[in-house]
Amino acid sequence: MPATIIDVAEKANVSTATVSRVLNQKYCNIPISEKTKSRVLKATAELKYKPNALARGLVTQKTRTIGVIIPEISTLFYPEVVESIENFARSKDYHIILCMSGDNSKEEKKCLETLLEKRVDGFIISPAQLGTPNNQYFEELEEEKMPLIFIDRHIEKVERDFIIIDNTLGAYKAVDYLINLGHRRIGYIAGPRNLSAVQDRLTGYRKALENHNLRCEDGLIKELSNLKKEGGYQVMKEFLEMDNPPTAIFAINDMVAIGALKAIREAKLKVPENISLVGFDDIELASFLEVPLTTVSQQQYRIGNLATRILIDRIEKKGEKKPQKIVLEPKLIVRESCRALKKSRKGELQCLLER
Amino acid sequence: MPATIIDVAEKANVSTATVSRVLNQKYCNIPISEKTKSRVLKATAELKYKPNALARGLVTQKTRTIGVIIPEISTLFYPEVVESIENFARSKDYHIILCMSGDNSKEEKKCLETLLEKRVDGFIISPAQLGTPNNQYFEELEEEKMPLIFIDRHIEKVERDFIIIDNTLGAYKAVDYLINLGHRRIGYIAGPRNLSAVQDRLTGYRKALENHNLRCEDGLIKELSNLKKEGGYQVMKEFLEMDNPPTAIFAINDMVAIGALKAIREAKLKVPENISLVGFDDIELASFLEVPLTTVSQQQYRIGNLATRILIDRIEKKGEKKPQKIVLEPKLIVRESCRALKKSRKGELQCLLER
DNA sequence: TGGTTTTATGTAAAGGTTTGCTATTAAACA
DNA sequence: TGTTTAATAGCAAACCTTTACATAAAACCA
Repeated sequence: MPATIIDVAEKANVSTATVSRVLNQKYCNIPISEKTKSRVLKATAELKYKPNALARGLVTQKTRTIGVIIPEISTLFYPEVVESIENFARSKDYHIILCMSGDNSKEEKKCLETLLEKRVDGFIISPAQLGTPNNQYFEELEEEKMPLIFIDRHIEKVERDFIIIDNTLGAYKAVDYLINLGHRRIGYIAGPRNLSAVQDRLTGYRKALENHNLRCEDGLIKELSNLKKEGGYQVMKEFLEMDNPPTAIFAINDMVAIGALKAIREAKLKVPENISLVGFDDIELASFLEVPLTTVSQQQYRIGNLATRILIDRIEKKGEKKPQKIVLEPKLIVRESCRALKKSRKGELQCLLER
Repeated sequence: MPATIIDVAEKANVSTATVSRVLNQKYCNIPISEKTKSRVLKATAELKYKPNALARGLVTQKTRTIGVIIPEISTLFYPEVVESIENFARSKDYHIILCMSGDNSKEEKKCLETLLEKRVDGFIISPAQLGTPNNQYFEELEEEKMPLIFIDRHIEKVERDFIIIDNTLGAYKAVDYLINLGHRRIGYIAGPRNLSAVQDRLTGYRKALENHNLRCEDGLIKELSNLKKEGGYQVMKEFLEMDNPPTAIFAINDMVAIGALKAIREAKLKVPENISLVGFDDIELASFLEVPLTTVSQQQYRIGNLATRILIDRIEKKGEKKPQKIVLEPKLIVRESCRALKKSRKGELQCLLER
């Protein structure tokens, strides 16, 4: 139904090759006379001709389309990442096909396969961590020289581009900060242990304690089965019921911290007066909570932007040959949710809890 | 480089037609002997053959791809909508290309054009409201019978499918609720007037007042240039500086309400004791704030799911001929941010402010 | 003026499928 | 046994571009 290049060629009385050249002139530099050029342009406009990207892709072997696979868009962090990916991609005349794996490897593999059928030029993937990982699949893509960059998470054994933040360092900074404020009993609300970010942050937590010659008590680490605020709420309640509750909490992310905050509020305690609290992510809302939240920033926009830039360079064969392994440095954003531990604090908290 | 159907045909010693039939058997019902079928399947697996969707699309005139154009994904509301679109689409073997217009008609038009070149099967659009609207363009798409459904916002003069919520009713419900609690001076923190949702909610606000024979004071309506929390904070401060500040606030959305909440908190006032507050959207966080927020729910998941269903039916030529105009009923979610106005309230607030 | 280079355009192959039509074979039937 | 029908499978056109190669005309040079 829509006009084809043949229609345009007939109308302008030239060959299809000429039409194609006029339309792609910016890219090639074959000379065309002004006369034919304007004839072609006129015909194109009159027929409202739109090149068929499928046919073009078939011959050029390029689709100017990037496959983006993430666990889900509705959890914070990803919207910003995807927005910066899309914005940068579009500025370079690329589009993104967005797929969600639900953090499930099986779904992820399906996504990979259908996107491969659609002949995307490359992938940006935040790999799923539930189920059997698709390592083998990623390696096959490597052999086929399909450009691919991991974001936020990466797979140890797969030698490909990735860009993540240093989760260990982020957690270290947070916990070190708390220790320097005088806290000794620091609770850690962790996430599911199969997530690498969770593991790494645990390492950072431990390192910080070690560095200050503090013992890491198992009772102060509580694992969540997901990263949602409801879990933070629940676990914080458990902390508060302990005989000797922690004086500070490091939460695996800001949403969990928000859940914890609710539990603390309900116990008639205050942040930071009674308990210090640090989150992770620096979501937009963090500064607008009842207590502006001290947290660790992940630089979502930077990640999306940089990843897309690297990927497109790969696609267009510019830049480095070797896999680029980028580890961004997380920043501790100090707001008002932490306070130095007073000498008397321990007793004071105890007393408040007993009321 | 990747194997083609010809490679498979040679390896299995059959024609390409046969290979194609084996692979698409579910859709057609031409009989194929078990023997050849298994030969073909074996060859397909050995060569890791993946059909080229470009070539297929070229002949079938279908890409199983939907173009999704929204203002931006990083503002709340859209992540949930996009997630439900993607999930439903993928369950039907469709993919989505996600584009952001930045709420700018010019960019939106560019998106439309390139997606048209990519031959998407249909569009889901939340149309931009900045700049000259693309009405004409949408009408051209209509003539070409390109399936399209508007979500969240729609364009009056364009006769196409849409699915929105009744913003007027939503605002009405919120304000009516406040009036019934005894409030008479109700502030409205509005958004930019060029957004239809903002206009509609203003209408709802006015209607509710009228219905109770209350006068609509201009001084109680303050316009924001965007829908962000910073604006809510700023404007709420202005309200609190008035000689006779409102006793209740209806905010254009939850983020703005969160901003307002901060301003109220900083003025040492309390919600709902001193001021009642209602938001709009029911974002995930609303129930986890220091004061669980009473708000109006938009049913994001429902919108995305339904829109995609309708669009795919259109693409596959099922269902209604006439444009479907769906207006969802918003729900008032009552939490704890509002309280009945006591007789003495006015004086009390005044006194608090004077401290 | 004849030969060479430059400029402008056309021809046709290639890219990888699907599918209407045709051809072959085998089975069923009379 | 001859004919019809059903079951399989192949042929080749069509989908719409891009681009290497060929060609023709014009411009240049000696």
